[in-house]
Amino acid sequence: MNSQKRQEKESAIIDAAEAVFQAVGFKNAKMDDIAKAAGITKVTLYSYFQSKENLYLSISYRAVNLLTKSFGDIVERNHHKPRLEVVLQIVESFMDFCSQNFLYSEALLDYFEMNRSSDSGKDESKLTEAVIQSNYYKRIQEIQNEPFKILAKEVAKGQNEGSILMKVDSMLYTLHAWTASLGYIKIINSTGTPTIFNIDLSKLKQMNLKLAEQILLGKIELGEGPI
Amino acid sequence: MNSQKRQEKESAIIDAAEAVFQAVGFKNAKMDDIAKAAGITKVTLYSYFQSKENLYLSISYRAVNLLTKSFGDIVERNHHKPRLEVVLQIVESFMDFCSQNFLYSEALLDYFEMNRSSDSGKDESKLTEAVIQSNYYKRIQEIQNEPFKILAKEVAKGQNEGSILMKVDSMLYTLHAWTASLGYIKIINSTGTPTIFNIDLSKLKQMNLKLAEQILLGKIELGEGPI
Amino acid sequence: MNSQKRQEKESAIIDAAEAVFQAVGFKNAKMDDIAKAAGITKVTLYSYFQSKENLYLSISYRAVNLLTKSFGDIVERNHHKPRLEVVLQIVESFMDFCSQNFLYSEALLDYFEMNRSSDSGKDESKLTEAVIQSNYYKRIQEIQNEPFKILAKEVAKGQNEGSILMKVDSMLYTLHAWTASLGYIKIINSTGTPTIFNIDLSKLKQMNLKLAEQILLGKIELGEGPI
Amino acid sequence: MNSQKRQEKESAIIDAAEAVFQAVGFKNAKMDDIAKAAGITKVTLYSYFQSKENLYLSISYRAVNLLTKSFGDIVERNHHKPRLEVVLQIVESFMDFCSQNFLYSEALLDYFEMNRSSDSGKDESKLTEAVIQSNYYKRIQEIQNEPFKILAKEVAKGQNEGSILMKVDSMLYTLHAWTASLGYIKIINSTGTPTIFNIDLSKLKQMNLKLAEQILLGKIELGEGPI
DNA sequence: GATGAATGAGATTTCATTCAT
DNA sequence: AATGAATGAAATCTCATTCAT
Repeated sequence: MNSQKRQEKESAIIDAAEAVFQAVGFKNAKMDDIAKAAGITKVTLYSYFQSKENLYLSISYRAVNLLTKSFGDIVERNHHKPRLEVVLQIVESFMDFCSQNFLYSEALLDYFEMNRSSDSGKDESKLTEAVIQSNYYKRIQEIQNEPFKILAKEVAKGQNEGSILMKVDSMLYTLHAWTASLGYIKIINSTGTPTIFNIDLSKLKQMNLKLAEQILLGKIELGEGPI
Repeated sequence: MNSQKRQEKESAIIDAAEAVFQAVGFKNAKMDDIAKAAGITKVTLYSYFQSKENLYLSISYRAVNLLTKSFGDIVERNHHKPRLEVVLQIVESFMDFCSQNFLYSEALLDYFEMNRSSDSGKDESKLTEAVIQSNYYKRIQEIQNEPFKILAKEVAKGQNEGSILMKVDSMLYTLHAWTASLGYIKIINSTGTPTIFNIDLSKLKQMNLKLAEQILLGKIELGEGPI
Repeated sequence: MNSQKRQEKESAIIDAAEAVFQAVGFKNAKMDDIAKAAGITKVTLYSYFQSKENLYLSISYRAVNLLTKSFGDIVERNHHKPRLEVVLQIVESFMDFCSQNFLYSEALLDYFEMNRSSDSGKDESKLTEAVIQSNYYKRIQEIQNEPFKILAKEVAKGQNEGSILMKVDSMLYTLHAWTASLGYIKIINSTGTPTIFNIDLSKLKQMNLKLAEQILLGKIELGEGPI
Repeated sequence: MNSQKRQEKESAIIDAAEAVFQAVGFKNAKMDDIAKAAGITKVTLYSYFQSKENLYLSISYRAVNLLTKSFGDIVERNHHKPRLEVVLQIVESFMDFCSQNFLYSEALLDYFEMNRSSDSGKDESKLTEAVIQSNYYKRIQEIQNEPFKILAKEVAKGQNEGSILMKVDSMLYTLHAWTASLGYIKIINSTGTPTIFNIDLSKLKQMNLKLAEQILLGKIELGEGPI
C-alpha cells in the first residue's frame, strides 16, 4: 500500500475511533468495537496503531493540528487587521473550538496531563509503557506548542505595531490567555448544559473576552509583579 | 468494629492508596500493591472499596473535603477583615492547594471530567459500571459544590458590605475566578517545572491575583455582557 | 459447658446443618447460613466442627449410627423369628431407610467414596486436608462396618440354624446384598420420582427382595465361582 | 480454527484434565494446573470450558459416550450370537469398564447424583449456577440413557428370539441389572483393593453374572410382584 | 464462647495485545 | 493484510477458615 493510501486508511480509522470514544469514553471503548466500527480487524487496527493509548493520542494529535490550522487561518484571514483583533479572535476561537469538540478538547487536555514533565526531564514514572512507545506521543510533542506559539507571536506583533498597549510580557500574557481558556474549557466539559448555577456559559465567555481586551489595551493596572 | 474504627481504617487505606497512585499513577497502580502498602489483603481492600475506581474517587472526595475545609478556615480566620481580602485569599489558596497537591488536584479534575452531565441529567454513557456503583461517586456529588459555594457567598457578602465594588453578578464572577484557577492548575499539572516558556509560573499566579483584585474593585470596564 | 450440654448443642447444630444441606446441597451450602440456621455464630460453629467437611461427615456418622440402630432393632425385635426373615427385613429396611432419607444415603455414599483405600493403606492423595484432620472422619471409621457386620452375622446364624440354605459364603452373600441395596439407592437418589422409564421403583425393590429370598433359600444355582 | 481442530483441542484439554482430576481429585485440582497440564493458559481453558464444573462434566460426558460405544460394539460384534450372551457381556463390560476407570465411573455417578430430578422436572435447587450454565450438562442429558437403552433393547430382543426366558418385564429387568452393576461399582470405587472383608471382589462380580444368567434363563421364581 | 473483621486460596472475568495461519 | 485463537496481567469475587477483642 502506498503511503497516501495508508494515510487515508489511518485517517478513516481515527474517524471511527473518534466516534467510539465520543460515545462511550476512553475507558469503556473496546479495541474490538473500534476495529468493527472501522470495518477492519483488530490485528489491522494494531498494525496502524500499536496501542489503544497511541490511537487516542492520534486524536490529540489531530486536535492540536486542527487548532493550529484554525489559529493559522485566523492570522491569514486577518493579516490586514490590527493584531489586537486577531488575538481576541484566536482566544475566542480556542474557546469555541473546544466547546464544540468535547472529544478534541478532552484529548488535548489528557495529552497535556500525561505529558507532565519534571525538573529532570519527562516524568515517565506515571506513563504507561504503551505511551512511551507511542509514535503519536512522539509526533505530538513536536507540534504541541504550535498553537501557543502562533498566539504568542501575534501578541508580540501587536505590541510592536501598537495595537496592543499592555505592559505585560507577551509570553506571560499568552500563558494567561491560555490558562483562562483551559479553565473555561474544563468547566464547559464538566457540564453538558449551557448553564451552570443559573449562569449562561456564554456570559462567561464574553467576560473572558472583555477582560482580554481590557488587558491587551493596557487598561488594567497589573502592578510590578507580572511585568 | 465500630463506625469510628472503620472510618480510621478506611482513612489509613486511602493514605496508602494515595502514596501508590502518587508514585505510579492510576493506571499502573495495582490493587495488590495498594493492599500491601496498607498492610491488608486484597479482599479486605475490596471490602472497604468495591473497585479501584471507587478507591480513586475516595481521593477525589478527600480533596473536595480538604478544599472545603481550607476555604472555610480562611473565612473563619478572617471574619473581621474585608471580604475582598478573603476572596483573594481563597482564590490564592485554591491555586496553592492544587499546585502543592498534584494527586488531589488531578483527582479533583478527573472527578469533574467523569461527572459530566447532560441536559437530561447525568450522562452515564461514558461512566464505567464501577463508577456508577461507587459509593464515593455518590457521596462526592453531595459536596462537590461546597468550595464553590463558599467562594460565591463571600463574593456576595463583599458586594453587600461594599469592599467589593464590581458590577458583575457574584455568581458569574465566582465562576470566572473558578475557571481561571482551574486553568492555572491545569497548566501547573501539565508541567512539573516551576517555569514554562521561560515564564516563572509564580508570575502567572500573581497576574491572576492582581487581575482578580482589579475586577473585584470594579476597576475594569466589563461592558454590558457579563452583568 | 459440661459434656452433655455440649453433646446436645452439637446435635442441634447437626440438625440445622442437615436442613441446609438438604435444601441446597453440599456445595451451595454456606457455613454462614448453617451457623445462622443453628442460631450461633460461625466461630462457634467452627469450635464444634473444624471444617465444613467434618460437619458433613458428622451427618454420615449419624447416618451410620441410625442404620446400625435400625438393624440392631430388627434383630432384637425378631430374636425368636427365623434368621431368614430377619435378613430380609434388614435388606428391606436398608432400602427404605435410604429412599426415605436422601441426605443420609448421600452422606453415606459420599463417605464411602471419599474413604477409598488403596493397596498401601488409605489413598489420601485425593482427600482434602480438612478431611484428613476431621475428627468425624476418624470416628466414622470405627463404626463404618457395623451395619454390614450385623447383617453378615445374621446371615451366618441363619446358615447355622438352617433357615438359610444357600451354599454361598455368608460374607460374600452379605456383600452382594449390600451392593444390590447400594445400587438401588443410587437409582432412587438419581431420580426424584417414584417411577423411572415407566417402571414403578417399588417393583424394583420387590424384585430385589424376592431375589434375596430365593438366593437365601438356596433355590439358585450359583455355580462354583462364588462359593 | 475449524470445528474439527477445535474438537481435537478440546479433547486434548479433557485429556489433561482427566490426568489432573485422577491424580488429586476434583476439589484439589486447580484450574491453573489443568491449564498448565494442557499447555495452555487459564483464559484459554476458560474459553473452552466455562467453569471447573463444566470441565468435569465433560468427563462424565465422555464416560457416557465411551460406555455407549462399548455397549454398541458388543452388540455389533455378537450380532450372530444369542442375545442372552450379549446381555451378559454388556453387564460384565459395564462392571469392568467402571472398575478399570475410576475417574470415569466417579464422573458418571457424580453426574447422576447431581442430575436428580423431582416430580416437577429437574430439581435445580441443589445445582450450582455453574452447572446450570454448563453446556456439557445440557449435552449429557441428551445421551445419558443411551447405554441403558441399548441394554434394554437387547433384553427385549432376547425375549423375542427366545434366548431369554424370564417372565420379568424387560425394562424392569434392565433396571435391576443396572442397579446391581451400580452397586458393584460403588463398592469397587469405595475400595481401592481387590478384596474387601477377605472377599475377592472378582467373586462378587462372578456372583452377579451368574445371578443374571439364572434370572434371564427364567430359572428363578420371582413371584407376582415384579412381572 | 461470641462477635465482626480479616485472611488466603483459588475461581472467574476483562481486555489489550500478540501469534499462527 | 485478514482471521480466529491465544496470551498475560490484573481486576474482581467467593468462601472456608482464622484472628482479635
